[in-house]
Amino acid sequence: MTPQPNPPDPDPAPSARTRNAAATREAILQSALVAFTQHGYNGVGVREIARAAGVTAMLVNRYFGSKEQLFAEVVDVVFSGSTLITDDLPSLGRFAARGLVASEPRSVDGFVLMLRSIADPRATEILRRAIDERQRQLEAMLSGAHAHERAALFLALLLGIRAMQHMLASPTLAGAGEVVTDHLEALFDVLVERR
Amino acid sequence: MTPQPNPPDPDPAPSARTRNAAATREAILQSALVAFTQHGYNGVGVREIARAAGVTAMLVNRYFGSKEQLFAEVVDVVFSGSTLITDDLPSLGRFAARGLVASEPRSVDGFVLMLRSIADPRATEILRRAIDERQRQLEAMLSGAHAHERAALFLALLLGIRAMQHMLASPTLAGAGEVVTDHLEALFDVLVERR
DNA sequence: GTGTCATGTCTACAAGTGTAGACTAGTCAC
DNA sequence: GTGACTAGTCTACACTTGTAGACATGACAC
Repeated sequence: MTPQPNPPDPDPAPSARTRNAAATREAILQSALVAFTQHGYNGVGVREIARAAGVTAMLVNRYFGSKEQLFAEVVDVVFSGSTLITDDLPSLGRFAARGLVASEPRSVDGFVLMLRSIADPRATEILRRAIDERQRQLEAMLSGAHAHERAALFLALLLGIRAMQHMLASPTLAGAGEVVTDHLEALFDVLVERR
Repeated sequence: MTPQPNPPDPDPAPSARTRNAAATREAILQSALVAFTQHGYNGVGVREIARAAGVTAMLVNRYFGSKEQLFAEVVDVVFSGSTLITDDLPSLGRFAARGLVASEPRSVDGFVLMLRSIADPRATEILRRAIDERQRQLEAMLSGAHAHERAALFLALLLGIRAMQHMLASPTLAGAGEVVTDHLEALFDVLVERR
């Protein structure tokens, strides 16, 4: 006569996926990706991530070792995708400018993830490696004098815009139009065309 | 025979200041200013802030109401000081560029405080008001077309540079020299001189 | 059917959080 | 000296955090 003696479990656990390791791991990763992007490394707990994935908190550590390692894998995944940088040098500035203003708020973006998690030292260490690689990649494209410095400034500009847009929810830059795009392109072009 | 029966108190508590409300309040505020700037709103606890000020955690709430209100007052104080913006329009870009690269890592800066605390929703709400005011002030100076957008982009650039310098500890922009200063000035001038 | 192992859950712990209330003690007026 | 008020402390609570270990359970080979 004890079917569910304890109702304090507000966790429906979809359970559509039963005993599928790969799918479960992927579900946790996706859940973590969204959660970390929205609330930052410190702003979300493993229980919350697990619940959104339909599993228990312990499975997170089982599959990823620790919260920190999970975060590192999330960072890897996010920065594998295209983040506002194209291979075509002449249109680099235009691409970044349009990408910045065109993105809807819901999208997961590497720079937003970065900014939201930048307070925690462990997260920062992981993020530093990711941005370093991004900088090297950009530096190789921006050939010419002071490519190193210009690449760093390019990334700084990307980060700053994202900070104003998502973190501080600037109405000016969040729902931006032609004017902002044009100014942004001008800024990026200073760094791209500089020689 | 019980001079100090309990040595588990690792809190020397300077106590040079005895029963001075104003000085204690100021000490807590300064301690919070440094702590919040270094570790962010979520990265530091009231006990830690209090200990650095030589008092007990409860005094923080006694003087400031709550951690959140303490943070709000810290933000007010920091953004009252000069933060990389001058009243002289022609040298605005030069001033910001030089200020950014000249600052030593130990200094308390409003934009660093902002970036470190940007993850917490309560802190963000407070910071949003601060940056909004800063933007209005800047917008009034940058007269001409699209002053609103140019001001927002100006602040975004400041934030981005600070993010790369302090948070991600970019060696390129942290210990920066003439090259970075020149590029930065060129970027700011795009926003200042644009008409 | 049955054994076996990976997959997933439950309970628990130790640490840390912000804060409330009761308490102690210093300082100033008289 | 002494009373009174304020500056400061102590203990405690309710909560959340990441994680460890023991336990349950589903799926597949034979």
